[in-house]
Amino acid sequence: MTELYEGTVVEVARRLVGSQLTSLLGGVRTAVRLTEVEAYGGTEDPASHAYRGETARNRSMFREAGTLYVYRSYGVHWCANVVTGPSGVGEAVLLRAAEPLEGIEEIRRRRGREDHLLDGPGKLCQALGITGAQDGTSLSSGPVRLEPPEKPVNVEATRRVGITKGTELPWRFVEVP
DNA sequence: ATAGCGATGTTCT
DNA sequence: GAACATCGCTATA
Repeated sequence: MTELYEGTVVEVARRLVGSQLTSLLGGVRTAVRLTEVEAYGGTEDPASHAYRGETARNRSMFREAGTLYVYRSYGVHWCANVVTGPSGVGEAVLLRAAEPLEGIEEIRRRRGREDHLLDGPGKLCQALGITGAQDGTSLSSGPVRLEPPEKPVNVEATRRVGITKGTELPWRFVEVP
């Protein structure tokens, strides 16, 4: 556990913009830099998977900070979260978009196209090869790892997208030039 | 550029 | 049965 996960889920979410996410899967290493994330908070946030308590799907969301939470979206895509709260709380940051740093050829191959490689949570998982098999693994010692930003980043807070409840909260954080 | 729509696992009513 | 933290294809402009 590093200082990267200290503070509330909203504070951590803002801090994660500009951080580096790497995966070592299928013998191939890929690395990206996060540019868009969203905070989802425990029992007070109606849009959060943790809002109604622990289930088979979201149980890794209730683990300790630094755990990877992966779920299937619309029965089709995988989406990845960084768990931030203490064990038992259920707070996590959804990883929504990034820019490629390393292994872009492998990313293009996994995505099956040349553009729009990392501009969405399902795309980001497909690009890094993340699936439910990595759910619950450690972001410090597992196949998918997270490292703090190397340089300061300008971040703007906006409303979260793609949800119908809790839309008023400015818990989406995007990098701005 | 924007709109509509199908795919489909898990959760909820 | 319906909703959902999505995506890519197709159609229309």
